[in-house]
Amino acid sequence: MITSTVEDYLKALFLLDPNGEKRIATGELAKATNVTPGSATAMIKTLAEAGLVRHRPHYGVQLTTTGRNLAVHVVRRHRIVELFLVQILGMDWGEVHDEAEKLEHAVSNEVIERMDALLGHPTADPHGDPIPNASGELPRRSLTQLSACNEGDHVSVARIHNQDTEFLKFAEESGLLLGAKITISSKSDHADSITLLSGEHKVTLGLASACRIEVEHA
Amino acid sequence: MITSTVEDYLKALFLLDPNGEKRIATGELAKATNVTPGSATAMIKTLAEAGLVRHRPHYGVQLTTTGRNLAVHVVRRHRIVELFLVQILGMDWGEVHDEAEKLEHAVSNEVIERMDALLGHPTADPHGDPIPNASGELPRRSLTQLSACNEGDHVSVARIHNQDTEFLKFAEESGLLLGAKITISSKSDHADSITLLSGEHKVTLGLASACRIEVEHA
DNA sequence: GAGTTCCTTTTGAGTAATCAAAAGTATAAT
DNA sequence: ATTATACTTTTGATTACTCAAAAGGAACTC
Repeated sequence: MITSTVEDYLKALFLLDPNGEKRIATGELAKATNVTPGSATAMIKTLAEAGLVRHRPHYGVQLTTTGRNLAVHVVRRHRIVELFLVQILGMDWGEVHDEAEKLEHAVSNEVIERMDALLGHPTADPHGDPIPNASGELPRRSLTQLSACNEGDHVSVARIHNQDTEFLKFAEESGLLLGAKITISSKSDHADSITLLSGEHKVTLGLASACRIEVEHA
Repeated sequence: MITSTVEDYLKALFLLDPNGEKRIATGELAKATNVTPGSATAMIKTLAEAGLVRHRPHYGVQLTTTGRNLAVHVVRRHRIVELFLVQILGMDWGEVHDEAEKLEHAVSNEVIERMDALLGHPTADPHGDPIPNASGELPRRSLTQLSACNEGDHVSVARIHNQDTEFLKFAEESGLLLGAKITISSKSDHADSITLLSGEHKVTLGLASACRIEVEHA
């Protein structure tokens, strides 16, 4: 049986490499799942025996097709639940991540499909993360990292990779909600920062943070 | 930390004795939680050490105030989730029990309170089971077992104790939905059965089943 | 090519739960 | 009062995880 722990490891592998092109180091997986490296090694062995990952010692680990398929459905459940919590229950986008982290292992397919229908078959969650469809396909959008934008660009906020409650609160207060139309007013690689206008807000971000925000050109 | 297994045992004890007046036998608890008697004994020991139950070997077990309080909130979560699945997601009342069985351990207080508000602070779930309020108090209704009704009584269906999907399907098809107005057309203690009229349906039930249906006198 | 460093794996031990089967206790029956 | 029955408890083993710390492997430096 697939335990919720196994689901968490699979999900972590998927999020570390959504396209299945890299090999993931044990330590990387351990960090993503908040366990010690030894625990990750043990779990990798279990996953490999179950045919959910491929593993070569001291080299790396990668999801198999079966593993990826399971993972993508965990992600689907997570993101639909998140959107549901925001749209139907009116929760704050900053607090739904942790909640969804638990619910993703408890909701049945039936419930997810009903939520999906109620929400109108959405393609992105409250942070702009794409929601895989029932067959496990990810919708594709061509987004740009905010950090890669140039002075004068007019773009709209499409995705925020940081799940940290505090960062999301800051983003909200700075008018960087999903869909917000912004203009890049200046960018300096030397100062490692980018300044933008969002409505009447003038915000300056370090490029490290700007990397975690993706935008869509108008 | 209170694991979901512990929650299940506490809930079982609460449901076996909602008023905290009986002592529960180990075997009874084992049956209710679907484990072997030995497992129940082991868990009782754990619960007693955590101060959640009182236990005297070979005598019986009973929830403490702390234990009962935890249990009643698990029941609250379960019933609100059930009602939510039926009312908001449009699921069938026969299939929500198993779903809620998993979700009751995963939903936070925050989510429950939001569901509760969305549902208009309901006092009963889709089977007529009372929903404890946020302080853990059970709403009181004076209901009668259908098996105790007499020929000619006009009553309405208020609660169905059987969580079995098949039985609920049968009840639904027989017009025994919550709130349905029925008339007792005959009752025979010898034949161990009761016959009633629900709209155009004429239904005969064994008294064993009739015990599990509670009604309200008009 | 030897050494150092960094990462991974192994080892040993612990927790929370489970079961099957042996051993023990209380009640009821003769 | 002894015995039988019925239930409860104990025992020993298993599963699915976890961690800390020891041991091992790969790669970079000099």
